[in-house]
Amino acid sequence: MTTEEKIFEAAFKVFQNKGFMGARMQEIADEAGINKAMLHYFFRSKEKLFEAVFMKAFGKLAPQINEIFNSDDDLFEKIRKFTASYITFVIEYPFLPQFIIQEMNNNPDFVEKFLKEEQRPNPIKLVKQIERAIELGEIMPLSPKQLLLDIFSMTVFPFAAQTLVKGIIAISDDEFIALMEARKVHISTQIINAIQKG
Amino acid sequence: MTTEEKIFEAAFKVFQNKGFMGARMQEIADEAGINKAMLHYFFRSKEKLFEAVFMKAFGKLAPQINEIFNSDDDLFEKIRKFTASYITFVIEYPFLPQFIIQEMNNNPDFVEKFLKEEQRPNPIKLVKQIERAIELGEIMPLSPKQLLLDIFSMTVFPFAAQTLVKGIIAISDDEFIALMEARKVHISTQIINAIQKG
DNA sequence: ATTAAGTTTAACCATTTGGTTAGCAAAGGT
DNA sequence: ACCTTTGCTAACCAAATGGTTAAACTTAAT
Repeated sequence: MTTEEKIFEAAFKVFQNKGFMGARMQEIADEAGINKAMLHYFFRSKEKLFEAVFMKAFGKLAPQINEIFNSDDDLFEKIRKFTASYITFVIEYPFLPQFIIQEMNNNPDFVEKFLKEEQRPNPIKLVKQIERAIELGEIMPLSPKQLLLDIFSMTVFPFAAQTLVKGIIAISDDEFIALMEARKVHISTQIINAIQKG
Repeated sequence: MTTEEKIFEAAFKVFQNKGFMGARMQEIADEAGINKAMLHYFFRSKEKLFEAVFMKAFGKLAPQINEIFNSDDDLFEKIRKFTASYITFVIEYPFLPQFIIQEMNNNPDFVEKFLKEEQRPNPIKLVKQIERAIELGEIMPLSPKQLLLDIFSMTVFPFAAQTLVKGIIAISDDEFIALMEARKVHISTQIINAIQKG
């Protein structure tokens, strides 16, 4: 593994645990097992290093989301696939959602930056699909944006608010993962139950 | 307004915007229009000041949640009341959820601290109520914890991930509030549709 | 008027922090 | 062999930061 990769992994870890403000360059260097000056040698500054880490983190999520947003599946099938594959993915990177959400909240200008990216999640196709399903009478009439929010909320929130959730419903890390596994099918079942006619 | 109150309000504001790590004592002092030494005079340290602010913030939310958790209403009525009153409340303090979630994630030991509080949100009564409704055949069989998560997710997530949400579905602050207003009834409708039999 | 307690300020301190510099060592091209 | 580039380190620096101190001011009780 190259030094640059070591730095990247270490930075990813530390930024995720401490956030941009809480992270210390020295800690990242220690974690990578290298000299602090190397951080500045490869990445010019803390900001630049963070930006690289953040964009890569987001870059892992975005295409995954987009692929499903824009697939040619049936609406119900899309919902099933999205919840299942998103949760599968996030169980592997359990701190990604809270990291992304936190840094975006603390740094709203970031939003603009990455919204210009090609790979940004773009829900317009899905929104249109929802509208058509309503017209065709396949589902109850509702606001597509609300439905989108429903899907995202149910899927992402438990990970984003992990510590709080585990605390309030009093479960261990293992139980949490089991609950999320079960949630893969639970969410789509709930949503489809709620919106389908008849 | 006493100096102590001024400090408290200023600290609330700054901690909410910057988080514990990002907040600067000097900024809090400036915001309160007082000398930095006063912060240490009234609250011994940054940690103590933060703890006071955080506990008060949480103390605003917790009783509100608990009141509905433990009311004697019918299950459906409870869900309706919870989503509506929670959203009404949070529209007034839009940064509370992300603040609480963020600091808990960055500081997991905090969870233990406040879980010992009397006023902590305790869902056991609601869980039992869900179980009874299933036995009586009023709703479809499902995991009460999943249902709890559904309700919380749909209600809290849009506020917790505010910046991201506004960015992705491309809406202004005003449109966001309008969407949340509509959401008061949308959420309970969706959930009740999903779980009720027949 | 005096005292004692609480409140406020400016100056100060030690430590931490992001960042820089100068120099070394290895590699590679000529 | 010589030079240039690249990777790397130890020592250093200026600024920022949480926290302290000693003195001044205010208020109310005696």
